[in-house]
Amino acid sequence: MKHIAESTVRRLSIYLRFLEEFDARGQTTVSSGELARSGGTTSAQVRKDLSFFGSFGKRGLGYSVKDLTASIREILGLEHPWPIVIIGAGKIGAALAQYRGFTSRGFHVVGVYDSDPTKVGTLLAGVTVRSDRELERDIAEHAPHIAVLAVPAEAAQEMVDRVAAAGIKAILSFAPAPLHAPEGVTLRAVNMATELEILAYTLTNAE
Amino acid sequence: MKHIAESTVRRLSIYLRFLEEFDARGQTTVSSGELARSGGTTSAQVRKDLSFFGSFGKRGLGYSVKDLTASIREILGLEHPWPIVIIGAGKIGAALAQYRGFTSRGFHVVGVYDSDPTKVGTLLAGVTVRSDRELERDIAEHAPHIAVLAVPAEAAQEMVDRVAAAGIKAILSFAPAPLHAPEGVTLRAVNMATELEILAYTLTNAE
DNA sequence: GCTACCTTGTGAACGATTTCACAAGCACCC
DNA sequence: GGGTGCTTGTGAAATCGTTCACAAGGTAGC
Repeated sequence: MKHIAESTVRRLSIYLRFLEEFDARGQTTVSSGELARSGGTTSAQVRKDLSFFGSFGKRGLGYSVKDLTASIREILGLEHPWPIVIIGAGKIGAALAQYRGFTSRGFHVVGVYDSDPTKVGTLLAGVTVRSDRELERDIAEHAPHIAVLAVPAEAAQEMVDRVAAAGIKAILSFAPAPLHAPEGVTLRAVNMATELEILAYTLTNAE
Repeated sequence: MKHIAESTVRRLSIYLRFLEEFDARGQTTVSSGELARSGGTTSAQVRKDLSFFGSFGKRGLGYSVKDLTASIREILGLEHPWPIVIIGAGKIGAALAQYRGFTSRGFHVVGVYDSDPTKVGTLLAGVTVRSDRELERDIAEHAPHIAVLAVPAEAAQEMVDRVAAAGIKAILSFAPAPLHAPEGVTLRAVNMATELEILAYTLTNAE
């Protein structure tokens, strides 16, 4: 398959959200224009995004909400659940563990880890926090593919290396530190300070 | 000033982080190549990014770490502190209120708000949670420019409208809902589920 | 079955961003 | 002071992503 831009994948995820809304409202069919208006883009963009993966609509009619939902879920790889582990049981880790947006989309938290002995053993959103010493063994056993990092900046790179060595294939980091993932491991970093700084720039340089 | 791409501003924020690291290590001078290697980009990209704003380096030598740090801080508008308010004192709001990445960069939490009476009056990272009914009055009085939204999806759009009407100029939303900001208000949305879905796509379609 | 109408799918044009490549400038050494 | 080596700053080229515009294909009505 030709390489697909990240912006396209991001929009697919957004379309999926709207399709679920349309479905909940009982709408059975949707046009690229409707989808575009909800998602703040253009109808041509919607059609182009979808065209990379096939043709899902009926000319003159639009897209079947149910069929397109299923198709996008399949494109994104969401037909089967994804076990994830959360590393770090601090405030952010705890917030993520109980975040409904994850579980509702097929991401199941199968483990939460922390190095702080006072946190180990406590219950977080139905999962017992385990010691980070169990990490390697557990990953080997349950083979989760995705790790979510919510550890302090200082510990982040070491954790990336550890989970990567243990077999994790993708990492979503919330640590405020620039990280480098080994070959073959995908890393995405959400840096909340950077987001605020972009806003600060926009406010400062608004015309 | 010519329009600057968001990707450029995002990278400036990243360079700033590395510059602070270099400074902490006592390095006084840095080349575009070094900065690029740390930040996962190319030296040409670094130079091009900076060239939009002026010329900060010395040929043959590189950039003064201190001077470039100051210049980027000024470009981003970080020479003065930014008061921010956090809306929503749930798990995510609480995590954000105590997040050190914010305060260390000059973003000061001046208020946390919630509509739940059992949360109002509790202490969060040194700030007392206030009722959302005080929101308009407080914003008028203290004029924070940025609001961080950590409310449920259902309440998010209404909150965007309220804080915008009250005078907020930029919003960073963590609500898992697509939002629309009124004219003149900048809105950035971080959707953690979307980030995971991009990872799922990558894993599913890895070659 | 024919017509009118609507919406998709997509090549081509456009615009934006990144990469390339090199002249210009500066420091250091002899 | 002239030569050497290194790094910046920047037009030009290449690449990537978005928008345009329209032919093709389908529905619905008569």
